[in-house]
Amino acid sequence: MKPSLIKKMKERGLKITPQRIAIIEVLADETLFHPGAKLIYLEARKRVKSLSLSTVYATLNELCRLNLIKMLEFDKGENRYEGNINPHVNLICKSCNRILDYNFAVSIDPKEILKKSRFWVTDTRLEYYGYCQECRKK
Amino acid sequence: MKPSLIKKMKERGLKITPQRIAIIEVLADETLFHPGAKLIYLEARKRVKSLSLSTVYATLNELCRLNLIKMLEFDKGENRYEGNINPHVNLICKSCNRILDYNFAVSIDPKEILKKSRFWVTDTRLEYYGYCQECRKK
DNA sequence: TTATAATCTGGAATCATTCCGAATTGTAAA
DNA sequence: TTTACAATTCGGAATGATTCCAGATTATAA
Repeated sequence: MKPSLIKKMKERGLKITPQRIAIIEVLADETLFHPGAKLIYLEARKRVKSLSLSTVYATLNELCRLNLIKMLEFDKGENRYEGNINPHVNLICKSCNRILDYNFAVSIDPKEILKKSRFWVTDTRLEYYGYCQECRKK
Repeated sequence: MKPSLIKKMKERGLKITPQRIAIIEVLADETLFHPGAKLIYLEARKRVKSLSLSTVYATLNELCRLNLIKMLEFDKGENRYEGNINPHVNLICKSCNRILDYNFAVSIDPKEILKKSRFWVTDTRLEYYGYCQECRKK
């Protein structure tokens, strides 16, 4: 993920700075589940100690603008960011806030929506809330 | 919508106040599209002039807690509230922020998700972003 | 090596929402 | 109808994530 992201950023004229590399590395770290800005900030700061929170937000916004990552907006708590930009359902645990990806065959056809509601779909947000395996045990 | 909502509120022990009636009337007004707290506040205030914004939030939270209305959380801009609690897709216009309902036959089976991902689904949020008919004309 | 536009920084500002404590009121029971 | 009290209301302060800003720094191309 990291090399291809950097390549795409260069192609689109973004400069590759140590701050941005650190942020991308955190996003590519699969042990972190869809991290929020604050966690990204804390982790990336381990690599670039001068990093500011403003820069984290600015970088994440740029990457979203270019559709290189996806932002999941929440009102309670912070937004979350994910590198998987293929259409999929996010399974969000209401107990531990973990977010799992669930890949599925899309069944709601944008063309049908355009026909019925005259609405042109550009992107989707599909979320199922509930409880993950570990939290159900408790 | 209004009488059944009030009935359900009484059943669950909520008191029926002029403020709450005004808020429900705004929610039931179909000419308003999925209003936010501020719009609800401004409209309901026409009926109960002493109404405070805190009360609007408190009431909306109570109604959500009892699953009588549904809250759509957004980070940019305010949350939006809707009386239609049947599963459906929200078509959200990125230009004018209007929200349309799109009813569809659910195809992603919660049981299948439980089997594959061991995740127990309790509720859903399905949003398609894009542009509505009127905004596409421009 | 230089020029410059992009980026970074940190503190202030924003804005929706929540919190709080005191005043008011709906409701059930007397 | 009156009483009692828990629920509700109010408004101002607090919260917290995000954005804005203006000056300092830096990646990159020539």
